Order: sequence, then structure tokens, then C-alpha cells
Amino acid sequence: MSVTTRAVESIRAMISSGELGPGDRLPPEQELADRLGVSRGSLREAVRALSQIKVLDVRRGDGTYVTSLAPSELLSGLGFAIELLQPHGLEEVLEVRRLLLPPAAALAAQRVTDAQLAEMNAVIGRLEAATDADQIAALHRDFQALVAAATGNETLSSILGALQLRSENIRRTWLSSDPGMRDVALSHQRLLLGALERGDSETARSIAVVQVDERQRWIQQLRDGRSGAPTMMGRPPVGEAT
Amino acid sequence: MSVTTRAVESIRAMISSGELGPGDRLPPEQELADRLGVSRGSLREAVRALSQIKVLDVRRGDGTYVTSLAPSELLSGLGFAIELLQPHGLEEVLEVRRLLLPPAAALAAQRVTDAQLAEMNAVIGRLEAATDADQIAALHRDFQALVAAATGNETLSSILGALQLRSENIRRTWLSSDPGMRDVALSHQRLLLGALERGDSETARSIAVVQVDERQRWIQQLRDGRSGAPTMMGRPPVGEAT
DNA sequence: AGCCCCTGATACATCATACGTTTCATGAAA
DNA sequence: TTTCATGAAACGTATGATGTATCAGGGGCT
Repeated sequence: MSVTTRAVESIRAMISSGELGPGDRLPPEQELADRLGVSRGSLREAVRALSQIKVLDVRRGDGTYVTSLAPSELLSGLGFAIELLQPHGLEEVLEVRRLLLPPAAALAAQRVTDAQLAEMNAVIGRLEAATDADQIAALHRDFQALVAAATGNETLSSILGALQLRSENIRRTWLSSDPGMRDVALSHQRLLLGALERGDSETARSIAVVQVDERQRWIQQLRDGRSGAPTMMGRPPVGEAT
Repeated sequence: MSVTTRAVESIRAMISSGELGPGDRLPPEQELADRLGVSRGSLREAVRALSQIKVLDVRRGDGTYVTSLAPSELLSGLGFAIELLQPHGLEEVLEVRRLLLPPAAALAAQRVTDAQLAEMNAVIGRLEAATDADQIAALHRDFQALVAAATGNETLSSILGALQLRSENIRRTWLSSDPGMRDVALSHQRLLLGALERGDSETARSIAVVQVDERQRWIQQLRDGRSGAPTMMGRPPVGEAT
């Protein structure tokens, strides 16, 4: 095992054991390096690796601190990983989302707060007035994020957020593919909001299923069309949107 | 933005753009450092960070390569993050598992292969013969992993695997808390296996719900007992098992 | 008294260089 | 053809020096 790897492990152990807690400050680089018996350079590699996954927070001129270790913090690195997935992996990500959204919607119906409902209403209002495709896509994303947050489960909403990242392009293409699609999507969001307001978790779950199925059918169509009917203009939506 | 962060971003971009694909080899450290306009030390910090999350694979004496970028690879870092979650975060993790397992079981019923069914049968067989608590817990974990794998979705099974890590202690405590518990759990696994064999996804989903609910009720009981009835021997199951 | 600015100590950021160790390809020898 | 020695290439690690950001505290101004 390399020296740096050992350093990473040592720091992780210091946190797991409780020697270092959220917000605590690490000893200065030189001191910690001496203590772990590694050079400052190697220690820096370890610290950099841990700060990349949001376990440590390095403040130049000040010191290195343990983050809050909150789910949203630690899982934010998940998005980075998902953005690097190959096309096949992306299909799998969409499937996980498909499995997770319905029960999440049901949970949200049980726990949503009045303040969150108000925010959702505001987003719907803006959605009705919006015309720009990018803006509409962004508002849909906001709405989804609000629903996820309404589950009251930070871990869940972080995971859903990460899974959503790479679907952005698809969503935008989807919404702008057909003008009528926008109204259908909006009506579903309204139905979902209604179910949340009534605390009707079963209906919320069903609506999520419908939303997710509709999107999947559209993606399926896009893929079939692409490979089955190669007579599309120049270069199809493509690449990162796979 | 720090030099190292910029280097991380550059490498990520090289992969996203397709300039570097899975299995490709990066230029030597010195050469890449020159090209990115950073010192070798700084580049090494970037490479270390990316290899920590399994995007790069550094082989001493050989070179640095892009990994397969497969979901199982990229999501393996998730386990590292989850192990650092605070107690409250762990409760959330269990809830996500609770939401995800039922639909995953349903999916597995549709896609499980004969080979996987045979493996599951083998595990059940070993489970019937096992007596050691640790061994029983390990076999249960194996069975769960097989069900996850049976979904045919590597991303899903990786996530479930990561979510499962920290529940190990709970599972062991749970199974050894009551001798009868072992039989109940085993019977559920048998029922689940039966549903999978028949391709009965709805029944599989329901069984998963029952399993998950039962475990949750037990955990609830444990927690209530701990705070509500402080008359437990010395120190309760405790700490990491929260 | 209270506030603002300057300054020094502290700590991270980055670089350059040197040397050790591992791996792999090459080519000679059995 | 197989085996083994060899050297180049590449990563691993350490050290020292210098740059720069941050913060606390002192001194001076209002």
C-alpha cells in the first residue's frame, strides 16, 4: 500500500474513530505529515483526494477542516462520477431514477411542508408563464428538486439530484420536441402538486409512475428512431444526450 | 480556482470530450504536467484525487490509465462516503434502501437468469445449515447482493451495495437478537426466491416491503428501547450500529 | 472609547529537483 | 523456443524554497 493511500486511510480512521469530528481542524500540514511519517507532498495528495470528495475542506492561509459530513455534502461527489458514465451506464441511471421517483413522491406527500408547497406553487406559476425551452427545463428541474427535498430525506434528495444531472439534455430535447409535450408535462406537475397538497401518497406515486413512463417511452422512441431511421438531419441530438 | 483543481477539471474534460476513453493511457506525469502548465507535484494531486474515485488507475512503473468507467467502478467510491456519514445520515440511508428494495425486487423477478436462481438456491441451502451469527449475516448479504445483481442493472446493484455497507452491524445484531428471527428471515428469503423463480414481480415487491418493514420496526424498537427504557445492561448495542 | 489600518505569524499553494523502486520490453544465452 | 539479465521509462517519495492568503493583535486616528 502506498504511503499516500496509508495517509488517506489514517485520516479516514481519525474521523471514523471520532478523534476528528465535523468542523474540526486538522493539524498543520507539516505537523500532520511528521506525525503520519510521510512527506508533506504525500500528505497533500491525501488531503487533496479527501477534499475532492468533500470530506475535508482546505482553506488557504487558514487550515484544513473536516466538513459537516452531511449527506448532501458527501454525496455531492456522486454527480461528478455520474457525469463520467458511459452511455450504457446512463441508461441504467435513468432506470434507477424510474424506480426511485415513485416511492419518493409518495414519501413527499406524507412529509411536505406548507412552505414547500408554496414554493412549488410559485414554480408552477413561473412554468405557466415561461416560453424559453431552457427556462422551462430549468423550472421542471427545480420542481423535481423541490419534490425530492419534500421527502425530508437529504440523502435521498442528494441521490436524486445526482441522478438527474445527466438527464438535463434529454429533458430539454424532450420538452422542445413537441409543443404539446410542454402542456402534458405541466399538467402532470399540477396533478402531482395537488396530490402532495392533499397528502395523498398513493396518487402521488401513481403520477410519478406516469411521468417516468412517459419520459421513458419518449426516450425509447428517440433511440429507435435514431438507429432505425438513419434519415435524420446532419447530426442527431446526440453525444452527451445519449 | 487552484492549479490542482484546474488540472482535475482538465483531465475530466479530456475524458468527457472523448479524447481519453476507458482503458486509455495518459501521457507520462512530467509530459502531462508540462502540457497543462503545472508542476508534477500539483498534477499528481489531481491524479490522486481522480484515482481515489476510481476514474484513473495508476500503475507504478507503468503508467496512468483511465478505468473502465463502468458504474460499479465509479460508484464504488460511494461506499467510502457512506461509511463517513453521521448517525442521522445513516437513518436516511436506511430509508432510501427501504424505498429502493421493493421496486428492485420486482425488476429482478423480470430479469433474473437461471444461473442466478441457482446461485440463490445455493445460498439458501448454506443458510439453512449455518449456525454462526456472522456467517448467517454474511449469507443474507450475499443473497441480497444476488437479488440486486439479478436486476441486470449494475448501477442499481452498486448503489444498493453501497447503501448496505453500514447496515452490516445492524443486520448482525438483528439476526442474533432473537433465535426465531433467523427462521422468519430465512422464510422470507425463500418466499422471495420463489417469486423470482415464477417471475412474479408483484409478489417479489410485496415480500421486499415486508422484509424491509420488519427490519425497520425492529430498529425502531431498538431505538425506543434505548431512549425510553434506560434500564438496559451497561452499554447497549451502540455507536456505529445507530 | 471605539473603529480602522497596518503588520507579523501562520498555513496553505506551487514549484523544482533529486533519487528510489517497479514494470516492461529487449535481446542475448541456454 | 524458452529463460533470464539488463536498461529505459514511469511512478513513488522526499526535501527545500518561495509565493500568497488569512487572521489576530497592536497602534493610531476619530
